[in-house]
Amino acid sequence: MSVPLTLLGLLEREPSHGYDLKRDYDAFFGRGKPLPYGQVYSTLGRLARDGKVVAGEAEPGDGPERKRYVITETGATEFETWLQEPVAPEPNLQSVLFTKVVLALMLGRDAELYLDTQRAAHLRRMRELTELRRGGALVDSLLADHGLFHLDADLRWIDLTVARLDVLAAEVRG
Amino acid sequence: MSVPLTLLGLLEREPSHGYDLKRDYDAFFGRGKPLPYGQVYSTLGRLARDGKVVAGEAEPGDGPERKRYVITETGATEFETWLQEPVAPEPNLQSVLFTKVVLALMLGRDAELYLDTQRAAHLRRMRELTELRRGGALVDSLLADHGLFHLDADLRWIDLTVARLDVLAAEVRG
DNA sequence: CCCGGGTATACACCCGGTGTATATCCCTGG
DNA sequence: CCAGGGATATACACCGGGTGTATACCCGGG
Repeated sequence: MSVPLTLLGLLEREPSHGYDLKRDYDAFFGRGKPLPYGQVYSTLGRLARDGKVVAGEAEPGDGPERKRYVITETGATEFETWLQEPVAPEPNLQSVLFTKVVLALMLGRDAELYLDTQRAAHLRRMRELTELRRGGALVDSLLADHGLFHLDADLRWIDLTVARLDVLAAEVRG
Repeated sequence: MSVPLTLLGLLEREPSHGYDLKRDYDAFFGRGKPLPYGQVYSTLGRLARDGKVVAGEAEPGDGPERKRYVITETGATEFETWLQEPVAPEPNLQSVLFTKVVLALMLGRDAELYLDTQRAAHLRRMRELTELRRGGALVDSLLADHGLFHLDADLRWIDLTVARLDVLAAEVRG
């Protein structure tokens, strides 16, 4: 999810080290998908190469040596503009669901059967997220709601598509 | 959108060449994001390396030489299993919107202002898609609906989040 | 005759993602 | 007292995906 910019944001709070950045990232944005160490340091390397952060000398710390990364002016302004500008809303109209349905129709497979199993998988996940939603922190609840809304959007699309499968099949063959 | 599997699917229809595959892909799944040539041939190269397709010898065609790619047994079965199994529904609870809101709160920026501009961008895009939806082909209409449903999901989430910004701010600081 | 446009492929490069190796310190147990 | 495991901290190698550019061939028009 745009790891470089997020790390810049964390460095905007205060200078930090790769290891701590990974910890902070996981705490705030990880949500079951922790940031791999490899990615942390390669990303920091690119940010340093592009002059968005500067790496201090290796310092002896509480344990092995560590490098302190500080955000630069250019890094700060880049982060600020990114933060302010809105995300491009659904720019490229593509979805795996759509791809699979079209391919299924193209090859004479049972597209409706596929959509039915997909709907079942969605409903299963919605029950999971509804469960997660109850448990405690607002952050988790908000993320669960985000997922639930989008799953609901998919379900609406699935129903719509099932209702028009025959027309769509004709159009794909045509 | 899982280019390798989609190319396998197109080859399941009939053997073809890289150039024609790119054309077919764009016609059915491109939708304003055409598949770059570079990706076509590197993907075909990996598929050939992994024994999912076999590349014929270079043949003189209508113009320069061309290679004919044929799907193999293993390629066909892999495609079939992919086509049948449902897409993982919202597996990793992360979104750029959420990231930006949390970062904005963390750094004392005006998160509500950001969400307002984001909502405006979404509404603008919804008008565009509603326009696209009217125009002709069912394929376009279905993709527009998919986008519209998901934009609507985002809007619901934005409203929900705005209503709870103060609580969220406290949780992020805490 | 050559040159621009369509056909067709190859190559080089970068980013992101994953896994693994390496080095240092601390603490604990036999 | 010291061997070894766990926590801290970074580096490196590799792969797939994505982008841009180069190359080569053919054909038709001015």
